[in-house]
Amino acid sequence: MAPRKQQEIFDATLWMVAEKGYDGLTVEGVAERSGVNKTTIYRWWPSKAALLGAALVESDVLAFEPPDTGSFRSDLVALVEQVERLLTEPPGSDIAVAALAAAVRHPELDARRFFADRFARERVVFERAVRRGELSGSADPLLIMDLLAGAVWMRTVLRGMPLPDGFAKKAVSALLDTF
Amino acid sequence: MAPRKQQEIFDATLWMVAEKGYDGLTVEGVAERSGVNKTTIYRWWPSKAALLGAALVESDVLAFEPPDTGSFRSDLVALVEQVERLLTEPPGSDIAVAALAAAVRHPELDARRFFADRFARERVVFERAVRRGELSGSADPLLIMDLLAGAVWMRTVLRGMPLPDGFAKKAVSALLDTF
Amino acid sequence: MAPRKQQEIFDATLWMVAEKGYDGLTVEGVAERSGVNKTTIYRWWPSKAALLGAALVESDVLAFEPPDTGSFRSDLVALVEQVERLLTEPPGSDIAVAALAAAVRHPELDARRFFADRFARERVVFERAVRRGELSGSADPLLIMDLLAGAVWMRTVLRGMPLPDGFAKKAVSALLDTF
Amino acid sequence: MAPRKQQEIFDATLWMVAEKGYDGLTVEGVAERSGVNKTTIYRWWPSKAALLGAALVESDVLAFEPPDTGSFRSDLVALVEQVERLLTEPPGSDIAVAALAAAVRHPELDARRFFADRFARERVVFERAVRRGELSGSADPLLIMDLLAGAVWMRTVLRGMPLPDGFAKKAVSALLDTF
DNA sequence: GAGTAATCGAGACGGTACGTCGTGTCTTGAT
DNA sequence: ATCAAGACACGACGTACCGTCTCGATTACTC
Repeated sequence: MAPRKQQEIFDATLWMVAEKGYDGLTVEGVAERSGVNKTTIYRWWPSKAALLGAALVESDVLAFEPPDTGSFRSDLVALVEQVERLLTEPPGSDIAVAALAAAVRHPELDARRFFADRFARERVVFERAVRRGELSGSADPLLIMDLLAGAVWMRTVLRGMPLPDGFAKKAVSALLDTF
Repeated sequence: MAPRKQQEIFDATLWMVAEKGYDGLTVEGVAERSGVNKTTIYRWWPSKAALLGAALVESDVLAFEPPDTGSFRSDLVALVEQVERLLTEPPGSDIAVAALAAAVRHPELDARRFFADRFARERVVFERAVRRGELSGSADPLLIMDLLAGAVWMRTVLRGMPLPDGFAKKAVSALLDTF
Repeated sequence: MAPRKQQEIFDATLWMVAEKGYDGLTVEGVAERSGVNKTTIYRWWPSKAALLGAALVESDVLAFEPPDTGSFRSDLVALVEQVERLLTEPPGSDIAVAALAAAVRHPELDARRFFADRFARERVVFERAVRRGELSGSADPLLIMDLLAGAVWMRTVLRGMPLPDGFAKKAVSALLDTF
Repeated sequence: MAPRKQQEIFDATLWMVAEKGYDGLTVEGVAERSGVNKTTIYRWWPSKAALLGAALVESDVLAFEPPDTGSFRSDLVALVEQVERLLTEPPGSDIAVAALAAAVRHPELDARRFFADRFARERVVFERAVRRGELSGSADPLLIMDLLAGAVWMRTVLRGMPLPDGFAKKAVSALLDTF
């Protein structure tokens, strides 16, 4: 089941969070902007966070296609670059940063689901690498992704610093090569 | 200059973020709990974020001592474990997670300063390692810390997953050893 | 359109002006006393003055019936006595005095309307007198009412003095008889 | 005893009540405008109303010289015209209207004193008239003044109407001549 | 094509907190 | 002795959204 103007509602939601941040996102605003009554929104989503969560999942702002470049190393670089893009290029970045930072305090927003989905698709890169013999079967893909993606989050979102050129390559190299 | 009951105000503030999260933190609540009038708080801090920022700086929840175990590897493990502790052990963790997640959305809160301070102190571990010949002078300490600390943030805060035993050791190993 | 508890709101409003005067009348107080939320009051009336104005119009504190005693002189005396009563007998007097004094400062409250309404009804006394030949058609009813009613206002409200017995009769006599 | 900058304080008070009305008059504003600390004002006058009262008494806005034209009738006309001027000509009118209307709810403002002072000086007109044989000794001067001055108040302040030309003369005539 | 659910718009409402303004009190230190 | 400076508790302001509710009015599916 879905409200008749679901698409308009999601659009308004994403536009609003991108424009004014998570705190500036209001159900009332979304209702007005999407030509829907506030009640209708509450009929379908229990909270602002849930609404945003649904909008994010349904939207393609966070869409993501795992790379398949032929080599494990360059696949990894591509993965990191995708995270970079997500966190830095507007409007996706505003949405991602605002929404996911907010997710911390709002389990309903279900950041978990987003990250789990994403990891499920990133995983194939590792499976291919194992199949190709580029990676030991005992390697821990989740750990590797946490290290790499986490580095991008740290640098951009938490430290609020710009990413230097070649960050992805350097990060992957720090992992795969010996110091 | 400082309000007469600054300490009570800060205590109430930190207690309240820990208890109810950043969104549940209200100036009115802090005022009531600290036996101070709302106006007094507004006289000194322009916003909720600024108040929390000041309370954090003044508190020791985020205090941190860089390890010196004798070897680079175990220093790194210790550093990671400190991040783990910060993000998982109450009551600090509630405050840290709430505050830092909030900081992302509120520049006035200035998460940058916290992370910069922290890195300045983490850096000595790398300098010692270089001096001891355990680490090449061309290594990038900031990148390494971003990878390691970022992994902890990813796993605990963003993925909302518990940290497995030996996470710190595994993370450091993934970095320092070849796959 | 009207709020569901309009009557309670008006009652609370009038009670509060009578009790504490115009300055002591607060929207918050009215809200509490009428079991309504503050926002509801603001939804319907833009200001304290507007609220009081509406409450007055709806109430019968200021209600008034023109006398018809048979003679012009005693009609006039009766009119003056009605003004006396309005300005001195509780609880109406508290409301009337507070409200009308407030009206002077707050055009939205529109004292003009009250006085114009009242005069329109007082006028019939003069018309009857002219018809009966007791009063010249060239007499100025508004001026006469201003002199008489104004005297009561002066004495009671502005001078803050009690009205002596027979005040109405003396005032009318001062007007109609030669010195 | 008097504060050192009493004159500045009174000036600021009168200017402010003329400019913004009684409600817009604030002790804080007066303090700022007169270059005095709020505390100083409270040291000398217990309330806003008392301050305004003192300022009015001390000022010459309400100053008043009883006429002495030679005849009772024209003295009366002159008296009424003085009331007219007080209530209609700025800036005195703003002050008078705002302040005296406010006096209703604020006995401390002591409108009584103002009216009593004024009447004491108006009285001489009546005494002269009695001495000259123009007025019976049994006439009630207070009643006459209440009728005349009250009419001006009614018309201008309460009815909010402009005074027609010759109002004073007509009012006096209504009183002194038979209909 | 009519009947019956599901869905919706409109908007009033109680409620919490906001951030601001003015009140009147108080303490400290300077003149 | 008088004052400026300014912190403070307090009460109220008027506003913004929250999430809930009732009431018709539309839809749109089903028979």
